[in-house]
Amino acid sequence: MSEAGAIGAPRGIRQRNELAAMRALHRFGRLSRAELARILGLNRSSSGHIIAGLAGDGLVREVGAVEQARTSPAHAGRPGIMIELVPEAAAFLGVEIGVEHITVVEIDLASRIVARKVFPFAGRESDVETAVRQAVGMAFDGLAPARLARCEGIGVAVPAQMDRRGFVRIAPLLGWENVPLADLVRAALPVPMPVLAENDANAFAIGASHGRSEPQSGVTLHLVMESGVGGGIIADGSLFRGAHGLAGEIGHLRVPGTGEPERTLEEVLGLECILTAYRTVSPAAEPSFAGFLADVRDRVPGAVAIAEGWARALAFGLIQACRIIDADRILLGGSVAALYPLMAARVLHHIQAIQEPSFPVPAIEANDDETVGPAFGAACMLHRRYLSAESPRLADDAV
Amino acid sequence: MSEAGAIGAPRGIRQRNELAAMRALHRFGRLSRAELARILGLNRSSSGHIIAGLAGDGLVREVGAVEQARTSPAHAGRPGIMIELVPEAAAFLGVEIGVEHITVVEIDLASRIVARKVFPFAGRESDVETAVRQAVGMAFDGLAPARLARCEGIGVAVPAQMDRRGFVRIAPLLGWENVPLADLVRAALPVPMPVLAENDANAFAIGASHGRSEPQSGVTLHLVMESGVGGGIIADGSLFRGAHGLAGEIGHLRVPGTGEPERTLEEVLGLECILTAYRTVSPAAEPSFAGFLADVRDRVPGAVAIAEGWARALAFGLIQACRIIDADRILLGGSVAALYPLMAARVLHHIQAIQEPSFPVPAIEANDDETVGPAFGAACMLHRRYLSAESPRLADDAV
DNA sequence: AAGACTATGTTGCGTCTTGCAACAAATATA
DNA sequence: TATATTTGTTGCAAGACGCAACATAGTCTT
Repeated sequence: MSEAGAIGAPRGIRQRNELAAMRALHRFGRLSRAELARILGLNRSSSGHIIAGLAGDGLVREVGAVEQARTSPAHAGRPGIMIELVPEAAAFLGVEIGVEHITVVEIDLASRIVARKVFPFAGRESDVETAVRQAVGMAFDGLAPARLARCEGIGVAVPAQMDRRGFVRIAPLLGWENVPLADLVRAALPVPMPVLAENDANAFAIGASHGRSEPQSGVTLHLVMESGVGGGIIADGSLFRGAHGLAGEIGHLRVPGTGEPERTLEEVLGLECILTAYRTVSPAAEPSFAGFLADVRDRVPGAVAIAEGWARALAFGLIQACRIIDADRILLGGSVAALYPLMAARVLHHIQAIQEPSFPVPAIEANDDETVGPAFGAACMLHRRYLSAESPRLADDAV
Repeated sequence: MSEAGAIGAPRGIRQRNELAAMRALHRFGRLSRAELARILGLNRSSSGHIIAGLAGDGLVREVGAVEQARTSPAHAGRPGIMIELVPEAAAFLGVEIGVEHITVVEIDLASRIVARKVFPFAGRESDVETAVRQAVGMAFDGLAPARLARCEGIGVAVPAQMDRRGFVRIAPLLGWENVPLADLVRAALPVPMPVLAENDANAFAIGASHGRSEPQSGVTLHLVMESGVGGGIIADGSLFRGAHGLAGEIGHLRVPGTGEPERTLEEVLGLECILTAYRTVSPAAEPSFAGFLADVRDRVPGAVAIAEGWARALAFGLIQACRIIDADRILLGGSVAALYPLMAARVLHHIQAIQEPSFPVPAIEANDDETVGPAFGAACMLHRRYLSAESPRLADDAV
């Protein structure tokens, strides 16, 4: 109700400005008070007061004189004292419940990964309660007591359709339906803390765009290609969920020339499809995706033909998507993304063949950082939340 | 630079809260001070001060006691004094430069249409300078001096790819390329004022979603179906432009089963395509779209067959789009939209046939208000701007 | 019909935050 | 060495909001 853009009491202003300062420090890493003042559009004196307040709460600190030397201003005038976030001041957990694994990530206030663990998990055979219990247990298992006290929330990423409140409508890969996932997680926590749940592709998108060097403007389509193909859209730095959290689910696009009715993109791009096709041409007893990649790299004709079909379908899907969301950047994730670097030229060729020339061609990249995945993104969701207006600190003060 | 979420001086706070109050009054029409305070999350006393300030500027007023009676609170306690925007306090102009017409709209501070005029225009044969001169001339022609003094900006809608600053990259239907449209308009104005330019489909989307009863949450895909087919996306109340302002351009989707390479949706759904097909089956000397509609209504087989193909293509396009942006509502505009009510059942049938059952089906409506179009939307862009933080009032104070 | 009840609008006061200007500090440059 | 430039700090003033109390104007109860 109060979210109509109005601004409350002086205390609220300070609260917001402190959060804006922390967001700036997260984006830029290190800033002097004067730089911060310019970025925030505030006076230097106000900036100083805000930093003093945050330092009093142990959230930021002046960097040591030793490290300070690193920064070379080439600058006249008194050099500024650099300020940075105190990484240990907070912890955020992220969990991905996948079909075969549960991944757990812990990040700090600087949104850097502190710990990351992967456990095997039989997603298809486990019920929700078991999955939640195991996931939460693994997340908190190795967490030091000091970190637990600082833990400001946990995020859960699941291959599911879910609403903003973490209610799962349906998760075909896990066999879930109408499950209040966030509530179940909340009930399983050792300590009360904020809980957010999100579709795994959306979580990946958040994680991949949360870093400090990521561009804040423009539209990036993030794809996760595993057995299935999911997608998430980041527009001007924030997630575009769509009306039901399904935005970017490019895997269910129809691909022409694949029978009647047409097959979906997921059925053409996914790991299953590639391996099925690869089995018919590979002499190996147990064809693997790694073997397929090697064959493509070695220009084995059968594998190359499969990859060529994959490239054409990918190009088609990306172009259809770009006609609708007008992305200027596409980031490919998931294990199948490793095929892209080998086929980049073919994909671009097809894009230019399909697309009308007046339309811009998006930049396409394959994600090369293993640790950036849905679990990391789920943790980033809480990191982001902490640094935005809905922060628990704000709510506490309001009481 | 200062747009990092930071909040400045007390004066800035008041400024923002006054704008938030005006937005609330625009959305809800009439509010008492106490209601406003609840909506804005402020104290009643602050609300009173804000209203006093706005009333002093002549932007809001208490509604007359006569009209007041209309509202039936069924409410214990002292009834509130209703406040409303003063419509005459500001004027905003909107111009649509189309292929065949120039449309001019004037709206007031309540975003209601004060005047609307349509002029024939030979878009294909006119150069940019002529078009701009004529459009601006028509916009200001009938404007009373008192209104001119209150005019807070002009918006221009054009069938073109353009960036946020109103630079046209290409406008195939008008033969324009690399034209600084907003700058040209600015130079042609009789009085300096803010100028915004936008793609016509995006402008339509803004106009159709700007009314007070429009839902602020959810995602709506707006289609404009004329000779071409354009689209604009409104997500949670604001326009989703994409990286280059091309988001929602559903007309360039590829439609399977229409030859090799596939034809675009625009080539299948547009007026041209329908009329071309209709000519081959109609005995009329000069087949018109109105005649086509009548034939469809009368179940003339040839026309029905054409409409059936149209319905199938529309269903395909909408479903592809929904897989990517996850819209929960689709609003069809442009003259071809009149075909939809006749074919709604067929379109829904095809949607349910194509789409996997686990996905939600969006609500589809045809726009029935003639006056809501790109020109109105262009005016709404400035109305919205006036009621948001970039308002010129703010800038003036900052000087 | 009269009083109780309830919600609204107003007013004075206190708290808080920001901006401004001046000053001390620290470094580059002439 | 002296100057210029930028930074961080410190009083001071202005402004905005919240709070509490009060007058007001309806509805509801007895």
